[in-house]
Parts: sequence; C-alpha cells; structure tokens
Amino acid sequence: MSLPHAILTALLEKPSSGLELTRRFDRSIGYFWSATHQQIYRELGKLEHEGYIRALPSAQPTRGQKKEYEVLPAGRAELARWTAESQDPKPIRDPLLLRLRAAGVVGAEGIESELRRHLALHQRQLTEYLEIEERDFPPGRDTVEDRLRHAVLRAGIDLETFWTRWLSRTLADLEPPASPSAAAEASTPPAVDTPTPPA
Amino acid sequence: MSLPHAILTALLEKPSSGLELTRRFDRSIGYFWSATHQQIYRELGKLEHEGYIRALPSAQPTRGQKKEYEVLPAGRAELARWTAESQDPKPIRDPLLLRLRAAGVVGAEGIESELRRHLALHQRQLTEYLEIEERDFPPGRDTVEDRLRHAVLRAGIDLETFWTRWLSRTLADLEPPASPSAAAEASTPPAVDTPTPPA
DNA sequence: ACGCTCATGTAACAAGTTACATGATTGA
DNA sequence: TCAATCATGTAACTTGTTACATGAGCGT
Repeated sequence: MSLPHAILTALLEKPSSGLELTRRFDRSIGYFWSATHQQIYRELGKLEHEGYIRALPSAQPTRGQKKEYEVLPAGRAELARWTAESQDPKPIRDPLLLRLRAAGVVGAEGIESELRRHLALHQRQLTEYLEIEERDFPPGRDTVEDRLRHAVLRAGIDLETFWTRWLSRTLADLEPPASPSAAAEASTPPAVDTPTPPA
Repeated sequence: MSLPHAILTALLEKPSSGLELTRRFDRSIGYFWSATHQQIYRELGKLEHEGYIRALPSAQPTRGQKKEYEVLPAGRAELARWTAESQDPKPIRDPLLLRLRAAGVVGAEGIESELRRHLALHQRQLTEYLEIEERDFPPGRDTVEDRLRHAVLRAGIDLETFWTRWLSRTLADLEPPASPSAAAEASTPPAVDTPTPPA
C-alpha cells in the first residue's frame, strides 16, 4: 500500500493535478517510487472517495479540464500513521540476478553484453544523482527535512555505486575464462541447448 | 515475466513437485526471487500447458498426490532466450525510502525505531549470506557456474552491506539534531504534526 | 477415529502494465 | 481547420497476495 502514501506525500509538498503528479513521479519521487498516470488517476479517485484528499473547487469537473487536489487533515493523519508503522523490508527481487543464475544452467551466452549495458546505465544514473546532490544539498543548511531528503538521495547514490562496482567485478570475473581449457570450451558452441560444460 | 523463468531454472537444477519448489523459493532462489505456493502452482499449470515442462508419468494426477515436473527442450530454449534478452534494470522501489521522504513532511516521529529494526534485520541477513559463502564457495573450485552463482551471492552480500551502512549512517545523522539553530527550528511546529522534537 | 503434516489446488482481491479513448487549448 | 499538446480517463490483462478448501498418508 505504498502508492497512495507516495501521492499524499507529493500532494503535501505541493497540491497538484494528476498530470503534474505524473511528471513528478518521473523525477524526484519517481526515483524511488515510479507510477504511470493510469495508476495515479485511479489512486486519486480512491483517495478522494475515502476523504483523504479533495479537488480544489476552482476547477470544473469536466473531462480534459485540469483538476487540482489538496490533502485533507484525515489524509495527513493517515500518512503520519503509515510512516511510523512497522513494515518489514522486502527481500531482494531482481531479474538480472535471476538471469545470472539461469545462465549458470543454460549457458552464459549473451549475458556479458547485458552486464555491460547495465553498467553504463547505472553509471549514468549515479552521475545524475551526484549532480542533484551537488545542486540541492550544499554544505550549509541543516534542518531535519534536509537531512531526511539527503539520506534518501544518498541511498540512491550508494545503491548505484553498489551496482557499478558489482557489475564491474562480475564482468572481470567472467571475461577471462582464463584457463586454456575453458577458452576452448567457449569457442565450441555445439548446439542450441548445451549448458556450459567446463573442465 | 520472471517467475516462469525462475521456475524453469529451478526445475533444470532439479526436477521437483510444487511443494518442493515452494520450499526452494524460501531459500536459495527465493533469496532474490520469492514466490508463494499459489503463484507456483498457477505458473506450473501455465508452463505445462505451453509445453515447456511436463509432469513425470510416475505420479497419478489425483488431488493430494505428489506431482513431479521436468523441463522439456522447448522450456530450456525459452529460458536461454530470456536469459540473453535485453532488459532494462528496474528503478529503485523501496517503501522505507518513501517513508523517510514522508517523514520529512509529516514528522519523523516513529521512524527511528523502524530504522533500527531494519538495521538488525539486514545485519542478520548479511550474516546468513556470509555463512553461505563460507560453506558453499571455498577458494578451490572455479567453474563458470561457480563464478556465476558466487557473483549472485555476492550481490546479496554487497546489498545487505549497503543497507547496514546506510541505515547506521542515517540513524547517526538523525539522532543528534545537534546545532542549536536546528533544535530551534524543530521546536517551532507550525501545524498539526510536530516533527521530531527530541533533546 | 482423530489430529497432524504433506500436497495440491480455488477464489477473490490488490497492484502494476499496456493499449486505447476522449475532450480542451493553442498555435500554424 | 488542422495538428499537436495538455489533460483525464476506460478496459483488459498480468502479477502478486490472502484466505480458504480438499484430499492422502501416517501415527496414536
């Protein structure tokens, strides 16, 4: 049940329309909780129905017309409740790790180029986060909000750093099958489904 | 579309019944792709229907009777195709980061105990991974499969290491609002939800 | 006969994804 | 007026979650 609370947070930071929210879920908040506009409109409807938010009266309720929402006290209370709630961390769920495991069974044919591609993507994301850090978190200010937001950004930075390091190391580990026997194996792709028969 | 391929991988490693798979999705494979037995049975049905796996003839098809599956050549081919496929990494999606951001808006009341709790959980998980590494990856062997499986485990180790470090640092950052000015800020809560007024 | 565990399943729902539909506004 | 863009929405589907149902085999 994270999306509604992500929306409440975004709306508290600044009342917005559905499309404006969608754009913000492509940047700031979206860096650690993405959502499409369909999800957002659906959820806005629910939140309004439950009395957590309301449409600002200025906008008419016709199709194609902008409709801005703001958070009601009940919504703020619900968000505070959820924030302090006890929630276990979700276990890792990563298709790339799964594919690496599968590669151990059906052969590591095309996976190296994927690792390289992911490495480039994570490096780019890391650069972006570092730029944001430089821009939005100069050494000066030090409110509690600043620290919280900085901590979140630092999680992004550290996670991307982890990926770039792990991918680099894994590539280095895989590239040189080193021993001549292994090299010979690699140059002998006998058929469709031969699962890496190494020495 | 990861679950069917996770199951194909598991079945290639060892033909199993639904319940045996469920158990394995609580351990080895489950460390980076979890699944409940309902998901697994549903997916086994689909995979059989599509001709990727088949039930071993030994077992009768009655309810309550064990039914073992094995992977057919088409299933192995599909898994190899998927493994080498180009798939973009998913952006981060973490409720804890979201809650930290929300705490910046509605106040960081209960979040510190959550951070400590998560820290303990991640430390325990890290210990478990390190034990597995010691047990399953002694310095000796060095086949391609070994390297792949070790790389996957190392991802788990490095990720848990990241979390423990980040949580420790974030806790240290939050505990002492330190500077008098920051303390002054914190003691001026303009509205509903007083954010973190600790000593 | 009873309860326990093993084992397979159904049903209903929640969350996320993909494709498409529709109206309003604005500038060429 | 036409196309592009802004803006809100529907529909259908897939994936994941939660609760429950049912049968087989075994020990007491």
